[in-house]
Amino acid sequence: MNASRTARERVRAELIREITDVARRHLATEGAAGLSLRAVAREMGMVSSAIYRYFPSRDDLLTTLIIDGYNALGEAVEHAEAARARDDFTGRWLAGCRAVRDWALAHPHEYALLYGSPVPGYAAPRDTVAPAVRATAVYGRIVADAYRAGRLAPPPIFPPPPAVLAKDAEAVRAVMPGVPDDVVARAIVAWTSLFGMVSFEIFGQFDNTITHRAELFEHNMTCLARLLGLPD
Amino acid sequence: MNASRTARERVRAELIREITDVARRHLATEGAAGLSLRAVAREMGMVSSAIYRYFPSRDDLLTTLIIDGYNALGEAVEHAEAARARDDFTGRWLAGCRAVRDWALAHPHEYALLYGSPVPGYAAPRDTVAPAVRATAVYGRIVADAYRAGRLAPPPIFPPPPAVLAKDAEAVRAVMPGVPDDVVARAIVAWTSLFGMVSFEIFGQFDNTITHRAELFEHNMTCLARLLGLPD
DNA sequence: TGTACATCAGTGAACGCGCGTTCACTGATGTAC
DNA sequence: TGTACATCAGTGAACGCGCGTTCACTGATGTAC
Repeated sequence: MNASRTARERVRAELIREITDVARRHLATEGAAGLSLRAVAREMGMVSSAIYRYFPSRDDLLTTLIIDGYNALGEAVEHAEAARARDDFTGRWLAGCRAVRDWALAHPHEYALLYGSPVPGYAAPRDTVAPAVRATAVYGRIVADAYRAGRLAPPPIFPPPPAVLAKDAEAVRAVMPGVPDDVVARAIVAWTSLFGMVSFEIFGQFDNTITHRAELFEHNMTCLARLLGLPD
Repeated sequence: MNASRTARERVRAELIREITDVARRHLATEGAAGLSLRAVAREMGMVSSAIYRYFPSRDDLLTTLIIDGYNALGEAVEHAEAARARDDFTGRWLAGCRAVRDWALAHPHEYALLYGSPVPGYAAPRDTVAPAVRATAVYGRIVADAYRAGRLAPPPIFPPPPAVLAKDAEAVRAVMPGVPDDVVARAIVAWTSLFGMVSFEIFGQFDNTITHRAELFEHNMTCLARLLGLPD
């Protein structure tokens, strides 16, 4: 009855997991545009049409990969950040940054899927929004916590943001409650810079130039911490 | 003789230009992975094999597009920067930043080709290296000029770079002669941040969050100028 | 100036491949009485 | 506990498509004497 129904459903869930695993591996060798249902089916020893019992279309498989990717990255960031003392704000920031970089290095094609060029012809559905925010939310909490604790003292060398940005700052404050506009603006600089740095490394912009990438990353993230106003 | 030879060659050059133009337009609708020689030939009213008179393979066409892209971006940055007074270092930096963003907004798929996820199965040949450096070289000149003029005073809030980065700094100094290591390191932060910012905007990371993108960009680039140590 | 030859552009057919998706079907697994 | 029926997983063939690249070819355009 219920037990047997769940038995069937368990097999089903297991197969869905296996399909996404194979697809993820294909992503890593062929890229998002080259991800093919037929190739996945072939590797699973299934006929290509059998995949349609589990995913209604190729785009749905892609969506699942994207959601899984955001969740994996978010989880990695959450774990790394959680291991630091709550009042070690700089440590929390650096741990989060390293988690992003490490995850990207370990899963370059998934990173490309999330933060690289959009896949042509694919439009991400709403389901991807919530997982996408996970990593950002961790980051926002660090900034907000530091600010609330009075440990965030942005150096006065940075100009105040123009008034027109107040609306956008309001939206960003969803993950960063209670933080003033100028800090929000600088938080965006730091956050985008982190991904700029990781993307340059993952996408090959540092090839033939930068060799000590971990050290450069560490240094840059420390500079960004100062820009944010985090303590030494 | 020579006149007629150049006549034929002129037609040839014109056709090469036309093919790349069509290819560029296809890039903008299908993305790099979807760029197809057959589609280009079709649009040109040619049979697909005729393209091979002009490009030995699809990858060569891609390479041409990449080189053209880097050159177009480099030229845009050069022009924008050249329009500023030589001693207006902050203005030169901001003009260069805006040129990058404007070009990327006008040519999002070409930008993706240059700074987005690598095209699977495509390896960029050496010919792309020199054009790729063009925009960076402009930027390096600004930093070096400002430093030489004594107008670059990095605020002391940033930590010194670790010694191990000296070798990499040496390589970067090829476009930034005479600049000390700590400034080189921060220059890399600013440069990667610029592209992080542009990539976030072009690749859709700001969707549903940031609406005043030009203003945010302006503010962030100004913050980065301060991080570099450029004057107000 | 005219003729014989070489070069080049473009054709059309073919090779061999892969793709997403649909559909009627066979069996096996579960459900209800 | 046994039987009739419903649900679901997976098959295999097919549709219609597009791709990069090769190759022998026809004509036109240029070159050399």
